[in-house]
Amino acid sequence: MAFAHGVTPSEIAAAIGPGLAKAALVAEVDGRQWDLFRPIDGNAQLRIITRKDPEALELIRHDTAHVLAMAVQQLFPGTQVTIGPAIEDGFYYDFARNEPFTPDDLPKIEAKMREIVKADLPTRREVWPRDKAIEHFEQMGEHYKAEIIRDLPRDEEVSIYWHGDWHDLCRGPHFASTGKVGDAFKLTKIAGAYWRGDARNAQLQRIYGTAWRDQKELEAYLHKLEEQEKRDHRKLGKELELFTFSPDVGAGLPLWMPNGMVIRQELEFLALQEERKEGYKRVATPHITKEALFYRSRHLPYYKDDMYAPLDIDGENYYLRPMNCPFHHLVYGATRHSYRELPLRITEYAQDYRYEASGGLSGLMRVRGFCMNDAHIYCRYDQAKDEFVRVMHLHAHYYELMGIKNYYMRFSLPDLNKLEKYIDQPDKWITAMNIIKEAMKESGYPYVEAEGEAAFYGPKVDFMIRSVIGTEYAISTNQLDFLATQTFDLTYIGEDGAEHPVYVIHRAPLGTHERFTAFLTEHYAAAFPVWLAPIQVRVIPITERVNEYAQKVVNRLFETPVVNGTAGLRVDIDTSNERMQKKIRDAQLKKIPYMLVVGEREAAEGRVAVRLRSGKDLGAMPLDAFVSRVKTEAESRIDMPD
RNA sequence: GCCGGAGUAGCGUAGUGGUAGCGCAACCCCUUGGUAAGGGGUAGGUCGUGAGUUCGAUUCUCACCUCCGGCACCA
Repeated sequence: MAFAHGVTPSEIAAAIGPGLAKAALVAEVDGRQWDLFRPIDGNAQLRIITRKDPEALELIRHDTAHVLAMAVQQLFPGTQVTIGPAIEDGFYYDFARNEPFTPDDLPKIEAKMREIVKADLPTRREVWPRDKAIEHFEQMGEHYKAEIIRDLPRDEEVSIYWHGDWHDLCRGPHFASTGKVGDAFKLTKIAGAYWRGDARNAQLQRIYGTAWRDQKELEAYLHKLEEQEKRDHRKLGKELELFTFSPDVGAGLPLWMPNGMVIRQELEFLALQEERKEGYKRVATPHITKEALFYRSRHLPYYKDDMYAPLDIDGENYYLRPMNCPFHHLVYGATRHSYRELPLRITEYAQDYRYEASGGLSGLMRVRGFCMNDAHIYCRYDQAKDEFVRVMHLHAHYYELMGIKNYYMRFSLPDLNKLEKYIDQPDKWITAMNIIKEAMKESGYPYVEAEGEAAFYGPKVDFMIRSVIGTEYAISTNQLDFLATQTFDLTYIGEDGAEHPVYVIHRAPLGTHERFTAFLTEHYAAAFPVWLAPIQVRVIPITERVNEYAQKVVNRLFETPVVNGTAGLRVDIDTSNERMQKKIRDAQLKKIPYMLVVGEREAAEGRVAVRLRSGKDLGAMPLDAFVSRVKTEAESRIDMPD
C-alpha cells in the first residue's frame, strides 16, 4: 500500500473523522477512479484525497451538487431530481418541478445548503438490486431516476448514496460527510435545460453553482469573472463605438460603425494581400438567388428553417443566400477547365444571411447577417492533400500574426449513426477523411476528432475558440467537399482528354468579419495593434497656443502613405477645453495606441512627446522619427515592443 | 425555438398608481494647464412598442419587439 504525500492513517482519521479512516482510502485504479466506499482492490494503488488536493475539486463539486439537491427537495417538496454532475469551475443539478425557480430562491437554497454542510451528515453507500431500485424510485415519484436506472448497462452496480436520511442514485464517489463540502461555494444561475439534452424532451430547471476548496479560490474565481466581463466584445463594442444593433432593423443584423469598419476593412486588406500571394482570384456574386440553386446544392431542404423566408418575385421564390458555395461553383462551371489550370482558387468576402435561432444570437459572435472570408478551391484529387495543407498554413500565418494561441483544431467527422444528416456515400467519406488525416499529419498541427460535426457534404477541420463568457465557437474552417462535383457537374479535362471530377475545398481562415472582430476585440481587450486600431494616433495640444502646430502634426500623419491599402495614418486631435491630463485619460480609455503630447517646447523644436497606451512615456522625438515608427508598425502589422 | 430575467437621456444608473432624478458624455463660459478626471452653467427623456385595467399608467395586466443567462440548433 502506498500513501500519497506521506499521509499517515491518523492524519486520514483527523481529516475525515474517526471511524471512517478506512473508508476514506481512495483507490486509484486507472489514474482517475476514486471511490471512498467501494471495497479496495488489493492490487490497486491506494491514495488519499483530502480537500486540499487539486483532485479534490471534482469531488467537492459533485458533493456540493448533492447538497444542492438535498436543499431543494427540503425547501420545495415534490421536486424531482435528475442529474447533477461536476463541471468546469463548478456543478449543476437539473430538477423537474412545475413552478419555476426564481432568482430570489437562490439565497434561500444557499442558506439551506450551508445548514446541511454544517450538520456534517455522514455519507453511506449501498448497492441495490436493480428492480428494487427502480420500484423504489418510482414509488417516491422520482420517475427520472427510475428511467436512469432502467437505462444503466446490465452489468453496472446500482449504487445509492445516503447523506443523513436523504439519498440519491449516484455512481459516486463522495466524501465521508457533507461537512467536507466546506463553505467556498455559490449558486450562480438558473437555466432551462432539456432532459437528456434533447429538445423533443421535457425541459428541466437547472441550477448552476461554483465550488472551490477555500474562500480564497472562490474569490479569485469571481474576480476572474469580473475581469473577463470587462473584455466582453459587446461591452467594448459599445464603449468604443465599433458596432450597434437596432430593433428597427432586426435581431442579429449588425450596423458597423466607423471604428468597427476600420477593423473590418483592415482584415479584408490582409486577406486580399495574402490571397493574392497564394494565387486566389476574386469574384463577386449576388446575395439572392432562385430557390432552384439551393435545391441543386442540397442546402434546401436541409437548412430551410435556418434560412430567411423566400421572397416571392413574380411567382418565383428567391432566397437570401446563407452561404456562397453554389455561386462559386457556377463561376467554375461557366468555362471548361484544363488540368493545367488547377488548382483554381476563387475567393470573395461575401455577405450572407441565416435565420439563426433567436435564442442563439449573441453580439457579433452569432448573427443573422454576416460577411465571410470565403473561398473555394477546385483541384484534382491528387492535389487535394497539398491544397488542404496550404490552407492550414495560411491559417497558421494569420493566427501567428495576431498572436492567437487560445484555440484548438477540431477534425469534424460524420456521425455514422445519423446518416440522414450526411450524404450517404460511405466510400467518399472515407477517402475524404483519409485525405484530411494525411494533410494534418503532414502539417503537424495537433487536433481532436469530433463525431457528428462534419458538414453534410464532407469532413472538415474547424478552429474552435471561446468567447470571454465561455461559449465555444468555430471561428475558422477548412473543409473538403466530395459532393459538389456531382451536384454541379464540376469537372476538368485531364491529360487523357477525358472529364474528371474535382475536389472542392471550402475555407474561411478569417471566418466572418462579425465573429472574427468579436473575437479579436476580446483577444486584445480592444487594445488593438496599430494596424487594426480605429484611431492610431491622437494629438494632444497642451494649450491653445500650440493648436496650429498640433494640426500640422495631424496633417503630416494623415498624409503619410501606408501600403496595405489605407490612404494614410488614422489620426485625430483633441482641442477640447480640457487639461492635458483629462485628454490623456480620454485617449487612454479609447485605447488609442499613441498619444502625441505637444506643447510650446515641441512646437519650437518640431518634435512630439510620445506616450504609449501602456502608460510608458517615450519622451520627445522628431516628428519624422515618430512617423517612420508608426508607418513601420502599420505596414508590418507588428507593433514594436514598449 | 424553449425555460427564466430585464428594457428609464448617447452610456451607466435611482425611483414612484398622480407624466421622472443622479454621474459620465454633449454644448457654452471661466481656466492655458506637462503625462489617467480643474471649476461653473445649459440642453437632452411621449420611462422599448401597442392594447387593456383605472378618474389617472413609466409603475398593474396582456401581446409584440429587443437584450441578458442557460438549453437546443449552428452549412
